[in-house]
Amino acid sequence: MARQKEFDPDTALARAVSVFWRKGYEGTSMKDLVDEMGVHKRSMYDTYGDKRSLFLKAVARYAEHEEEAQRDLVRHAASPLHALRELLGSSIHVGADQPPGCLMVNCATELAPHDAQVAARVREHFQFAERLLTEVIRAGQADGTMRKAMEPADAGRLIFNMWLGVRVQVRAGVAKAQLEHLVESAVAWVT
Amino acid sequence: MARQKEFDPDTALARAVSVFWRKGYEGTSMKDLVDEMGVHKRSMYDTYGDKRSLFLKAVARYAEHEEEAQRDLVRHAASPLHALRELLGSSIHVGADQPPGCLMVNCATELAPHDAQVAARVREHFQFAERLLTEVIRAGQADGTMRKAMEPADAGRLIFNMWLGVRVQVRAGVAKAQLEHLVESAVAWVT
DNA sequence: CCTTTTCTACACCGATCGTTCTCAATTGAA
DNA sequence: TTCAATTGAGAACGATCGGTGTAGAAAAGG
Repeated sequence: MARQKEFDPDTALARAVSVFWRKGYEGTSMKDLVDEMGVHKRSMYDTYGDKRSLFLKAVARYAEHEEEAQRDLVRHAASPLHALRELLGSSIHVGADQPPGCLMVNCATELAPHDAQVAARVREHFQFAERLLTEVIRAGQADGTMRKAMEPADAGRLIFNMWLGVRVQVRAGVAKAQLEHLVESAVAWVT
Repeated sequence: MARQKEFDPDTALARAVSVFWRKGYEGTSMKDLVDEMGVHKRSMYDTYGDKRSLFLKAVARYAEHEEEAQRDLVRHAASPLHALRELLGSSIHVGADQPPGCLMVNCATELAPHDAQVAARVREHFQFAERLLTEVIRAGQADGTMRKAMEPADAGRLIFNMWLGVRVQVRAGVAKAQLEHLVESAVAWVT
């Protein structure tokens, strides 16, 4: 039929995620995307549509990957307690290649109030993490490593809410040691 | 000397706060500001400097007012427990005139990673609230209404972190009732 | 080979960006 | 009253914004 693409759409989309994550939606120009994705402007419009469409695809990719990573982390954790610690810690100990904070939290603060579609995806992502944490705590209570002073659902909501706070503080540049201590306090509270 | 201003610089600055709070820094154009502040473009540059300078002044005004309001709220609260509840609740129960969420949290996610000046002010504001909460908890432990299971400083950090989470969720459009329940769980935990 | 499709490259679109300039009107101090 | 200063209204600046139109190169199927 015809010529094939000279770039991998998913790899390029991963680069777009990184750009939006660092600079935000309004702070990112199409030129920024072209430069960092290594894809020609015309090919971008042909492949992803306009800026907003590309952003939504980037957000979807981020959310899916993040949710899968969280699920895997819990699955392979040595125990519910380890899972809890590692989930919260994953927002603090990020590689130098990864921007600080969380793209979904950035979406919540920048776009959610005036973009229903983004807001809905953000809340879906939040609910996913909340439920995952609830399950982890339920398992921890079952194996006796966590206190049963609170309903798993309530504790899950509380811990998830703290996780959001951690992501904000990471983005704000608060010292890692301080946040590690914070996470330890949170973990100590459920045990 | 000369003619006097026909607008109140502080009132106009308060309007600028509202605009930046709703739309973010990059999402706000000078036209937006002119329209909503009711001040001529030329007068804006003469009075506040360029966009970034105006933004910094707006952030400073917001932070100062917010900190004063929090201090007053604690001062006039019926008890440390009431103070705690009202502080967290103040992020949930906002008037229709006030944008959802918190300008400083928005600053943290949008600008802090690449604007050291903003980041510093954000962390200062965060520390203020953290210390205020610590004092409230210390007082609550002293009068016997709060458990002494944790150091006031640690509990303060934990509660403050949850407060950040609440502000993110408010911005994301999570239902008020859910957040009220969350705050009640947090309060119940320290008592 | 030829045809057909889709790629990349690049110029170009009108609109808007932040910012500055001009200019007349207005005001308070000398 | 005269002068100096600063206001508000609006035009205009170059740069960049998001988005397209055009054209030729490249690659697959026949």
